[in-house]
Amino acid sequence: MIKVIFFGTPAIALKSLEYLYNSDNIEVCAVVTQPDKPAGRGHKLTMSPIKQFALEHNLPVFQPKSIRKEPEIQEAIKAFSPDFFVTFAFGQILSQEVLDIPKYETINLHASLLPKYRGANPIQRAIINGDKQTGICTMITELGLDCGDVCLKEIIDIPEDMTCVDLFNVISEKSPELIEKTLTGLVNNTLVPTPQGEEGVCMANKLTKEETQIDWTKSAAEIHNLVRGIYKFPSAYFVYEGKIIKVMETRVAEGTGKAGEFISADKNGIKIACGKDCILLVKVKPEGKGEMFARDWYNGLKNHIK
RNA sequence: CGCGGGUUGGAGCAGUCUGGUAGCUCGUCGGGCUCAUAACCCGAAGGUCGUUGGUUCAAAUCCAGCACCCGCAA
Repeated sequence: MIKVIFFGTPAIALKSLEYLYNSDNIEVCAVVTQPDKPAGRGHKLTMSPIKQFALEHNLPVFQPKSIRKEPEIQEAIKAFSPDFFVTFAFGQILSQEVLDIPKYETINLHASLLPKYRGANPIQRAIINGDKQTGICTMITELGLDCGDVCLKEIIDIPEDMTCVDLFNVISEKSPELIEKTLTGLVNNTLVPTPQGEEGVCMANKLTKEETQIDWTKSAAEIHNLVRGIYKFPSAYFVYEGKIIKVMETRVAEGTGKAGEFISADKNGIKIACGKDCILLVKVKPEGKGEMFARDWYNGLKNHIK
C-alpha cells in the first residue's frame, strides 16, 4: 500500500484524486487544498472541488494559506508518514521542508510536454499558440517552477477546433493512470526520471486582461486560436457600443477587408475582417445575457451595422 | 449583506422614465416570382409581457415581495 497525500484545488484534479482514492494499492491519507474563498456572485464562501470530494469521503483536509509558513500543518501531515506527495494544480509553492516530508518524492502532474510551458497556464497557452500537440507529464518536484526530472509523459493531439474545455476534459481523464503508473514505477524502481534539459524551455504565463480582448489586426487563425484557447473562461471579447461581447465560437472564413470591419451577416454568423482572412462569429455572449448564436444577436441590434 | 444587467409569440430585441389597441429583425407555415434558391415579393398563424400581491376606471409600464439567468470584481 502506497501512502499518498494529495495536493490539489480545482476540478481538473478531481478525477485523479478519485482514482487514487479508489485504487487498491494506494491509500490517500489526507488532502491539502486552498482555503475556502469568497467567490462568485454575492461573494459566498466557496470550497474547492477537491475539498468537497474529501469531505464526502471522510478524508482529512488541510487548508493552509501558505504551507511553507505553517509548520503546524507540516507536522500534521508528517504524522501520516506518507510515501509520496502528489500535487496537481495545487496553487501554492512548496518549500524544501515540505518536500523532505514524504519517504520517496513529491510528484507533480503538469499539463504540458515539459520543458515547454512551465508555469500557470499550459493548457490554454498550447491552444492559443496553435500547437497541434501537447501532453501531460509527471515530474519530481524540486524547488523552482516545474523544473524537476520528468517521470512519465503522454502526448495529446489537439484537433483543429478543440477548445480548452475539451482539452481540460481529456487531461482530466488521462492524468489518473499516469500518476498511478509513476508512483508504482518509482516504488518498484522500474522508472528512472530524466532531466528536462535546457532545450525548448518556455513559460506559460498568466493571461492578462489585454490578451483576452480581440485584436482584429491579427490573423483570423490567431483570433480563432485565442477564442477556443480561453473558451468559457475567461473568454475572448470585444466591445460594442460600450458592452462587452464575449466570443464563444468562431470559424476562419474567406474574404478580405479592413481589420475589424463588418463584412456580412447570414444564418451562419457574422463575418468580420481580420489582419488576414475573415473570422466568422458563430456564438457570442453579450454582457448580461446568455450565450447565443451571433445571428440572433445581430437580429436584435437596432441598427444593423457594425 | 461586494457592484451591475436581464426575464415581452419559436430565437434575438424595442416598448417601461411620461399607465390607455403588442412593435422590430428573424424563424415557421401558405402563396407568388424563378431553370432554381438559403435571394426577392405577398399573406397568415403564434404572446395569461417570469411569478405573487398592491395602487388605479385602466398595469408589460408605477410600488412591494419571490424565483430564475447573466456580466464585473474576487
